[in-house]
Amino acid sequence: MVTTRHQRSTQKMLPCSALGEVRVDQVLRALGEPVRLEIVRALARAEQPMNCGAFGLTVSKSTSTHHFKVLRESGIIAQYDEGTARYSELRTTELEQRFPGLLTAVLTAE
Amino acid sequence: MVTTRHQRSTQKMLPCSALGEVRVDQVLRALGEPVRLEIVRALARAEQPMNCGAFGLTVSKSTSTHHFKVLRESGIIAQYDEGTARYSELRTTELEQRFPGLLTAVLTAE
DNA sequence: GGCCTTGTACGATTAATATCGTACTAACCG
DNA sequence: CGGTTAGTACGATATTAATCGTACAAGGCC
Repeated sequence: MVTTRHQRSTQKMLPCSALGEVRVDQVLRALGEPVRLEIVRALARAEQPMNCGAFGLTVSKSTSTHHFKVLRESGIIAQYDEGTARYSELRTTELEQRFPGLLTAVLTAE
Repeated sequence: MVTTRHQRSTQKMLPCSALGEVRVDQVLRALGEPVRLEIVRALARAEQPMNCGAFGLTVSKSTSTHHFKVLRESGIIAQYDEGTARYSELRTTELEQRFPGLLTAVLTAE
């Protein structure tokens, strides 16, 4: 069974932007970068949280960290720590509520 | 009656990217810039071609030219010349075909 | 022709972003 | 404790992108 966000609330959730404060151009900018789009697509395929190392990105660790941070600050993903790993998940529901159809359209594309 | 694209085909259409060759991240990047998003929104509201001067942009002429070029090269707008004016229009249909729901979602946002 | 309008082209500058390496922290395992 | 794992933080660099000013081109008008 997949752990839900609520169950994790006692754990180390990292601060992520309230989606109400995020503008759409910020989200588009965040998604308009190949590495970050790859991350988002992988999360969508997985349908469950993934730890940062599991993406098989071809960039350095520090560059990965940077991209995850951009995604988190633009409200696209949430992250929490578990042991030495940091897990990321798509904020699918919140995104859909704030920008209806956007994530679906981006994931559908091509 | 609104002039269609076909009727203008004998005029000076500028080369714009074939949408088949445009990747979604390029489109997202193009839309993720406030001035360009403003242009796209104005075109959507107008529902007809607008000349570049009609947008009331607060940037210089050369900067405008740059942004229109980015939008054109990413397949989002088409442009044609008429007299001394250059008109832009959204490639609504082609965009919808290539990236279903994307433009609508972006225009709906907020 | 001269002049205004509309917009481009080019080059320079500045600002933003992507990238990396190194040093570091925290959790776990022996 | 020391070593390993997973990832961050910081500082540097390199690349990309936004911005502008000036010079230019083409159409329309007198």
